[in-house]
Amino acid sequence: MNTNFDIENFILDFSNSCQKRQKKVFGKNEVVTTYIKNRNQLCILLDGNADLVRYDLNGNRTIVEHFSKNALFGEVFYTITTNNELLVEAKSNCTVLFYIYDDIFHKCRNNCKFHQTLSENLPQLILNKVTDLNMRIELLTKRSTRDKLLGYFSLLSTRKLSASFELPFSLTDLADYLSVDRSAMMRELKLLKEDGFIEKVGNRIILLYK
Amino acid sequence: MNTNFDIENFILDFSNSCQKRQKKVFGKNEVVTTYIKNRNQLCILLDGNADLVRYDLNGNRTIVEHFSKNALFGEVFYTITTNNELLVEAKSNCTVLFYIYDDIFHKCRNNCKFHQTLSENLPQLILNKVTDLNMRIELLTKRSTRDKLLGYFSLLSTRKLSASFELPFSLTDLADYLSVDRSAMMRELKLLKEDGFIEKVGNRIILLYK
DNA sequence: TATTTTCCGTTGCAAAAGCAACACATTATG
DNA sequence: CATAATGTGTTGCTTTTGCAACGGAAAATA
Repeated sequence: MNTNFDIENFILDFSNSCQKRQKKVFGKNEVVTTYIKNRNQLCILLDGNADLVRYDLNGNRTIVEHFSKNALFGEVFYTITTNNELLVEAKSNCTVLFYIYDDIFHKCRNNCKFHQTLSENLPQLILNKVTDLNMRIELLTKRSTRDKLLGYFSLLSTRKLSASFELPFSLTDLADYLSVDRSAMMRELKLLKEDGFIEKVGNRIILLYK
Repeated sequence: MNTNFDIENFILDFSNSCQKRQKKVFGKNEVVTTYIKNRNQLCILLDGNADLVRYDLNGNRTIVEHFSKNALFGEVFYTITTNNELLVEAKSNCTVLFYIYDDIFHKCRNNCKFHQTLSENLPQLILNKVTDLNMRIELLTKRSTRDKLLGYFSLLSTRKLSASFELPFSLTDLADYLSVDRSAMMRELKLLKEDGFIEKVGNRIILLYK
């Protein structure tokens, strides 16, 4: 978009150089962190996949965000208002850096380059997050399950620059991500196939329209 | 939350001091800006109210965001993927500052303090935007119209620190904001009254539960 | 490899939400 | 002030979605 800071190389270069952070490894299904008010926590996912999940009072599970390599997350991006639990769950083995957000703007003892570079590039990183969230909002504001599915597929297709792509979710999780009932989503998926909008081979979707 | 930069005083102090920006005034219902790819535009709403509105192919109108005093907006926060039109519409008289995002990180000719302060505080400002968007996502992921309404009311109530508050929208616009059908929303609103969850006097809602 | 757990695919039925239409109130505007 | 435009409130009907339940496939685990 703009000054395209290369977070991947940056992290490779500096991920071992700074004192003021913790690096931890998680196995599949482990809880990476819980969003707790005023924790002031910012995390970077160095490797793996994880979901930010909310459980509401009716027992509904929602995948609020899906994180892959280099994603930023943490309670610092969230105003905790409700009593809903917000957890980050590892979907595969994950390596995660933990920071206290305010620390990023203070020099650390070693005056380390990691901190300096991170704080310089933070606006860009957070901006990327904003654009992700806006895409998510665009999906969620679609009125029907069909439009949500097609919108999501078209997004994945654009990202991969191909009409054919793998779903990063199980179908159960996809329903929780689109915030719809799983069986209703399965029904709609069947109709999309019957109506010639998509083909589905295992975990792979092929978009047939436009 | 963190270093709580006071954007209001900052803007008061500096809004007239910088060359590299445009300041414009808009009347009600005028189009403030259109989101166009690579425009690299960041705007600050100095005064008034405005909505970011999307019209989709089915003719549905969605209020994507609602902006009030001191809000940040602009295409720089958005990856334009679809063909949907994204417009910012003034809901009252508005005063708006326009920037090119990349310029904010370059010193302007006068080496002005506005720029300097803005770029220092930009992470915080964008972070505030992230938390807003996350709240919006929390609303949109609620499964029923009832939960969306109650969630939104509870949000307004928390902000005003009072069980009684004014809606910043007409009911028609509220439906477009919650992404539900207006008549269905009206029906649910009636049920909420009948079930003793809320009272409604003109534009004012009183939350009666909890 | 046997067994448990998770996921997929499906269905009947109930509930919720959308659509279309209308009357009336309120607010802008010539 | 008269008239137009917009917003509110309501309803009957249709469509979509959610819920609950189940059998079988696939994957994880002992």
